[in-house]
Amino acid sequence: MASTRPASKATLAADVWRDLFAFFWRSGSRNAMVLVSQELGLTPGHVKALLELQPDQPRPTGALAEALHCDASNATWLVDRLEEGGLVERGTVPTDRRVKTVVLTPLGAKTRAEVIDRLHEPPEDLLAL
Amino acid sequence: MASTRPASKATLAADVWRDLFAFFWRSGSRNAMVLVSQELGLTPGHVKALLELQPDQPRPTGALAEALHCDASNATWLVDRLEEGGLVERGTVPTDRRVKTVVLTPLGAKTRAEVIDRLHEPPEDLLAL
DNA sequence: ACTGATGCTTGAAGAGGTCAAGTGTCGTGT
DNA sequence: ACACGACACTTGACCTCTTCAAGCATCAGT
Repeated sequence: MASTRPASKATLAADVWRDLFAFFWRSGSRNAMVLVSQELGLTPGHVKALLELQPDQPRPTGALAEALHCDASNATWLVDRLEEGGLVERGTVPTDRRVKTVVLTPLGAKTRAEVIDRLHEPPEDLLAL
Repeated sequence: MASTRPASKATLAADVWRDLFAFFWRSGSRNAMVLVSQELGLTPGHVKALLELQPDQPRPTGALAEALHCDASNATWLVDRLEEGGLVERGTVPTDRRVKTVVLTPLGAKTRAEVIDRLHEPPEDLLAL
């Protein structure tokens, strides 16, 4: 395990990263998102969207799309379904009536907190250290 | 950051995990897989499949499906497309002619190595330590 | 050899995501 | 003030990925 003396700072960082990444991969965390989504009856896309929103902090749809690295229309669709579920609400910003903002409802904030709890929950192998 | 004295081993592990997870999340590694996939003209599913295969080590389709937490038919489809691209080849195991094995071709092994390189590549903020 | 179970494949259907066009609003130059 | 292009979001058609249900070939037990 990375017992070779690193030639430089960069290679050290690379080594650390590689080990860290391998641990993440093997620990099953790669699809933790998918599992959590299924448990809560959401899709991975919705969960990612929830995580991008912070309570009491409205955000334009476009910013959401950019953060999610997806199309603006997809962001619209995601927000539609989240709104149907009562997790978010749309709003407008007075300075520019083109933009529609998205903000978490109390239920949305609760759900988001639950998602975060579940993602942080299982260290599994980490307990064995 | 986690300056509180942990009450137990479990809470320590939870703290470490939470910080680690937050770092992963903020570092942009959450969608590294998607980006790498796009760069190589593959889908995330195909990349995951490649990573589950080890060079010169044939693996039954079913085992692949289980590792990927997906349907067997989906595994078949993934292997079909990988085979079209010349990244894998199908084979049979003499002891049981029902199972079809999947093994990396030289090109597949090369592509897999490239994927791993790119995934391990960007520590970004890690260099700042 | 017959029967049930297993492993993979095929086809139809569903969900998630992108692309192109449409609507309403803003900023700017005239 | 008004017309023009640019911008933000929405809508609809379309495509890919994934799953579900059924089918075929093979194996193991009786």
